[in-house]
Amino acid sequence: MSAQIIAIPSTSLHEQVAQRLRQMLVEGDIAPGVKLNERALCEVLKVSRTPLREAIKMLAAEGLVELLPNRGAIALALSEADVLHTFEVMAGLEGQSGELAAQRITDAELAEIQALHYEMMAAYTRRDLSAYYRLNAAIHRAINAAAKNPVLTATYNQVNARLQAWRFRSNQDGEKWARAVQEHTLMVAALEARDPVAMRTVLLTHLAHKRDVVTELLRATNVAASGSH
Amino acid sequence: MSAQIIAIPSTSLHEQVAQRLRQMLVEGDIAPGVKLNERALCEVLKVSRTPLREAIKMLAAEGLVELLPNRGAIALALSEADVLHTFEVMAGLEGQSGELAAQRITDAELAEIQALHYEMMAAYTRRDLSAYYRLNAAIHRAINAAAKNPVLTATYNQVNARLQAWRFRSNQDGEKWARAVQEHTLMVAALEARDPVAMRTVLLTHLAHKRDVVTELLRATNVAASGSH
DNA sequence: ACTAAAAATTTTGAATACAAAATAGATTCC
DNA sequence: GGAATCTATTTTGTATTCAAAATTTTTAGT
Repeated sequence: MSAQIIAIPSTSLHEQVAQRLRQMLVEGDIAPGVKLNERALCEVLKVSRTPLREAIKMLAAEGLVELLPNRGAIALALSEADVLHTFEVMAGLEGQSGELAAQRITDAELAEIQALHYEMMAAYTRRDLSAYYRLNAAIHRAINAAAKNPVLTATYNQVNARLQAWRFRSNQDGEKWARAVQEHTLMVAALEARDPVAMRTVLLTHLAHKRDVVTELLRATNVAASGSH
Repeated sequence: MSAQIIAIPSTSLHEQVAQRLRQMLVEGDIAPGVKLNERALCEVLKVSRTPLREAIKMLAAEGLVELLPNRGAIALALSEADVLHTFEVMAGLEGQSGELAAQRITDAELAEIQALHYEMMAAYTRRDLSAYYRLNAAIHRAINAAAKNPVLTATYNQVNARLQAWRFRSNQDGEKWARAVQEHTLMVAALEARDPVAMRTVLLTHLAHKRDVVTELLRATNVAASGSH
């Protein structure tokens, strides 16, 4: 029992730094295209340059930052074409994930997703965006887990991370929110029916809508940026 | 003109080291499960530990090595389940890639693939395994390029790299080789017809056969390993 | 001879130090 | 005053050094 309480042998520094940087990139603390100044980040994170640089190299391999030779790293800045390409890959991964989930989901996993769905409906009804966001993420994670392919999950998460920064900012309006909720209801139905084709279809639709929200936001941002100087 | 000849501002050391290590891992110079001794690798690659360690961190993010806290890194050692999961993801990626290629391939790209195909047939007829292997890889690269999605290509390559070590070792027998060649003929036909469904089907069949070859090899290796002590 | 504990060595992890490149700033020339 | 060049500073890239953990070897005890 006490073994669970004892502090986990603190993971290595570069791993902690990587996780922290990942969070900063995804949450927009470091905006797309901005340079990662090593000296400054060392101060903020209270580590020396060695583990910081190791972490940056990992993020580069994950595609979250871009390495410029002799010029350090910059936060990933997706063009509209990049976003579309990334969503296209996400569609493939998410479609497959949904298909497999419909085939492999257990009754217990389905019950848990149903429960999360109801919780999410409650959050939606209260217009509690924060709770909605959290539950939405949990449901998608659960669907992914139900597919029972850790390689797929890891690949999905890695590609998805590049879009998270944009999703994080995109607050959809009332109409789109309602549509997203409805799509979620269809997802649960497809899972209950163990219908892979239906699951793929609804997930692709869902993702296409998210893509449109993000591209819209991206265009607005670019227009604002080019207009400001 | 001369600009092309002038030496490219030699890419940073950690990048070179990463590429070299990648090659060593894929070609089996470092066998699966073997520990990467930093001191030894520094001697071989003639670099200090800093760029070496940065390269190892990148390979870890790519999934080619596993980091063990306070114990360094070991070359990726896939279990049979891992291999099956990885091939499942590859199937999704390759299927999508083929579908998109059939939709987006230009006449010039198709002509080049046809040419490569004939070259490959020549290599097969001569039983020139080395040339066959090279041309086979070139064709798959060309199909991927025809899909015109760099994110998909990058994702595909990254996941595929984890399997390359095994593919590299797997010499299929005459019958399987003949079947693979026939599948390639079907691929070209599907591309000529711009038929995404046919393309997906033949690629999935092709990949399933490769999967079987690899799993067979994997089992043989594991039996040999457990029998040797 | 075998096990267990302790010491020595090796190996990894992180910080510092040094070198080279890039950027920013100052100075000169027109 | 402005452009260009030279100098100074900053920043990145690499090597070296120091510390902590893990492994191996040695030694003691039964």
